[in-house]
Amino acid sequence: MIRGRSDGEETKSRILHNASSLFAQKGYGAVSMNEVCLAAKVSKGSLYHHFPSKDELFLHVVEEDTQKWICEWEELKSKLSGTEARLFALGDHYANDFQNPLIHALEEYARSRTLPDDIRQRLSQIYELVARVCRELLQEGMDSGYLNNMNLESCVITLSGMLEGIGRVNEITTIANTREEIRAYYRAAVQILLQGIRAGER
Amino acid sequence: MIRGRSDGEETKSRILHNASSLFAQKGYGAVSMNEVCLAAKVSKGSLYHHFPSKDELFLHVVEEDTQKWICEWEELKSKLSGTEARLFALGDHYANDFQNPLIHALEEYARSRTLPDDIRQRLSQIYELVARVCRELLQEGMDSGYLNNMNLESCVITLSGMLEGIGRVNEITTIANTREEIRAYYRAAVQILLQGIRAGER
DNA sequence: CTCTAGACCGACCGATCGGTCCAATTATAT
DNA sequence: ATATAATTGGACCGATCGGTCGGTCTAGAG
Repeated sequence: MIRGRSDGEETKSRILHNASSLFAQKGYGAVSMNEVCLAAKVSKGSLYHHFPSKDELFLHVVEEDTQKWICEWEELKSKLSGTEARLFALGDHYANDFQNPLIHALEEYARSRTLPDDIRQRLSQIYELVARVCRELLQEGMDSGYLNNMNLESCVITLSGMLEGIGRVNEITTIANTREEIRAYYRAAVQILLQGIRAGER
Repeated sequence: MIRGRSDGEETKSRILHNASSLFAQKGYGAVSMNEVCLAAKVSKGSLYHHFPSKDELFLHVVEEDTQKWICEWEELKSKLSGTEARLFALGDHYANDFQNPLIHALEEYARSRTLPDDIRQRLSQIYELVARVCRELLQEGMDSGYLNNMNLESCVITLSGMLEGIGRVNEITTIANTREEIRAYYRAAVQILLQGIRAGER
């Protein structure tokens, strides 16, 4: 089955892996295709043989990473029961995720220029996948009576906004945070949100 | 005093104003100096006469806008009393701020490459100004007994992260949110946080 | 063996990037 | 009037950008 000089799939995933690191580190615009070539040790021709454009490469990377992140979460979630434990675990999952900066790159990409509708659609799909994780968790908490029955969508936005925002704050502050400190901040935030929704009226 | 062909200060502020809009709309990397020239109706020579580099222009813009944002906040704050009212007002101030995307551009800028120490320092100063707003408000709430005495810095990170994160989420979701809807999300988030800290133990 | 098709390479392309340079212009000081 | 200095326009620079193209190499099919 393998026809070419070597296994194309291996090359492709090598490109994806290296590009993912670069985009996560430096954002979308600051990464050049030459850099990707260098990091993945492929020529430009080869790179463009596998991915038709920088946009397509970037979207592939983000979509793949998001899928992976969600799969890992499903795995984690299945091992736990109860809304409280799961919410704290979600905070940990955010805190532990090295790839999380990709969401920032995604935002930069989305605003850098006016994008065609098909790409815009793919972007909102990605966000929706992440939002769904938060929504299911909160819904489950409200159904079980653990959380008060507030406006679900407001809570989803508060939760996802909070978890993503904390990641940003931890990046800007140059203070060398250990992973444990970062996790502690996430935990504190989840704790506040949890009590906030439990105490919430209406 | 005015010596040149026209008033240099007017030109300078015209550049700052137009550059600010562009950076807020498109981020740092996606805005070219030629674009700035076009938008501000100045030539390249004139632009570089007033600002020595793209970096310096960007930092000027961000520093000026942040100062303005904080002055406006001080103004708003002085008209209100009580932690609760002020916290909701802070949420509104975030929601109303058209320039807020500049913080996103700042983050993109910070990660795009390794920056010299003096620039890094200026960046953390900017963040610290915003964080201080949150810190003072929370401190005041704890002192007055309205908020429980939790770890202050955790709360600061939760609050500032939340407020910035919600802005991002509202940008990505293409769902046409009215300004009133957006403000409602901020209000809901502040409400949750408020109750969370009031209910918090320790 | 020959043929073919996919994998791969790197020189090359036009466009654009941030930035430089200097002549031209003009308000003010002398 | 002349000199001075602030301000401006825009041609120009080398570097780099995303992307193209013609061709090479190799494994499997016939």
